[in-house]
Amino acid sequence: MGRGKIEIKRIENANNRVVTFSKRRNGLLKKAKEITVLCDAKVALIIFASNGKMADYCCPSMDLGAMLDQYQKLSGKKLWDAKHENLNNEIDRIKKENDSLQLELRHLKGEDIQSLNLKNLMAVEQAIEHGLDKVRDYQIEFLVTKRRNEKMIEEENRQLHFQLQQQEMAIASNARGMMMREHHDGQFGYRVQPIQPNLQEKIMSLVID
Amino acid sequence: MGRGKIEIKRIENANNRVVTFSKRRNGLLKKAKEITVLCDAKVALIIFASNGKMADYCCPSMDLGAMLDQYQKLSGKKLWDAKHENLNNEIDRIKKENDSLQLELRHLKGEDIQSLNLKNLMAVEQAIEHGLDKVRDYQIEFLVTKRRNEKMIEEENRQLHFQLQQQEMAIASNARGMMMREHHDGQFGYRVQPIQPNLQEKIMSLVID
DNA sequence: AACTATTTATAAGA
DNA sequence: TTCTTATAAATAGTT
Repeated sequence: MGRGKIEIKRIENANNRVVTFSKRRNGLLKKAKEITVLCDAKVALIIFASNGKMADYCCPSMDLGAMLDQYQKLSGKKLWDAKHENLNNEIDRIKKENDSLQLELRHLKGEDIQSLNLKNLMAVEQAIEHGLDKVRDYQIEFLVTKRRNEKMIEEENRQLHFQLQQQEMAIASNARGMMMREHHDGQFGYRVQPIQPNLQEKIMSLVID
Repeated sequence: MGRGKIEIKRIENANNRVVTFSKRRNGLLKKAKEITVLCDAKVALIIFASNGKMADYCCPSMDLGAMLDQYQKLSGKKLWDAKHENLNNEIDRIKKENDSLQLELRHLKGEDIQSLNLKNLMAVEQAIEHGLDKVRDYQIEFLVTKRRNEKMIEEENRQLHFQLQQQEMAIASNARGMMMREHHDGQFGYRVQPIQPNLQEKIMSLVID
């Protein structure tokens, strides 16, 4: 349809090819719209030019996603289902792993053990015993360390008390000397507060937390 | 383009509508193929008739999936990415659950307990102890049941041996009587095999398996 | 991008 | 549906 008939094969002249593409793309889009309106049809059309530019049309009554869902149903071909399938397989795999972990966990808690035979039952018992040993060993280590820390803090505490007492005594004797020299005017009268009255409580809370 | 000009609006006559659809669908498919060949274009076209029947075309150089991938990239619209995201979220969720199960399991096996504080450590210890109690209780129950079954089988065995012996004796005395009557022709000479020679082994294998 | 001679598509009829 | 055919529409080559 034009000045001359053309063969349906690639147009070698690049300029002609681009011009023809532009004209026919518009024609195609127009026809797609027309059949949609005239015949209640649903049409989706995507066109890429060789330069990568895209044009598309989708009937207003259905979005492209719905069109493609329908396409998959009717054609039996898979578009994204293949990708979905991979993810679904992954989910199944992890869920199974999850189930087996859950079961192992229940066994270690002494649940669902009716399904075990004696050999496995003994294996579970050994695993539990071993776990218990390790936990208890660690608890002991833990408490020993805590106790050691307590001792260190108590010792430090004792040291500080001693130093404080020494200081108080020094100040008191110093003050007495000054008072004697300065006729009891009380200018340098100190009052010392006890520090860290509840250290013991703090240590306890460290052990519990 | 036809005997008369038509307005582009829904064709009310159902028959005409179907005929026009058929003609225009073919025209659309033809033009899609032509532009593909003439202009190196990539075209995907899906058409649903109002009766649900589908026709489609996709250029040979790219499959529909690839076309749609490209479409998503260029248009920024999401077709299946949303569904993908949901599945990926699900996978993340399960993986996290998995991790926490793994950790709990390791704790019960006495592993990775350095990260626990004393309170949690004690809770773990209690859980393990409780599990151990249950497993041991069940082991005892299991063995008691097995032992009871053994006893029953042994008793039954004894009974069968006894019955067998009685029968042998009856046959033997009967045979003697016959032999005396029938001049020692040995026609009814029986030879009895012991049955279940390794019953004890079978019971053991039941207990072990 | 606009023009137009021609080809092509198709509406109506059978 | 398919075929026919008059006519509308699309478009190839040109400007």
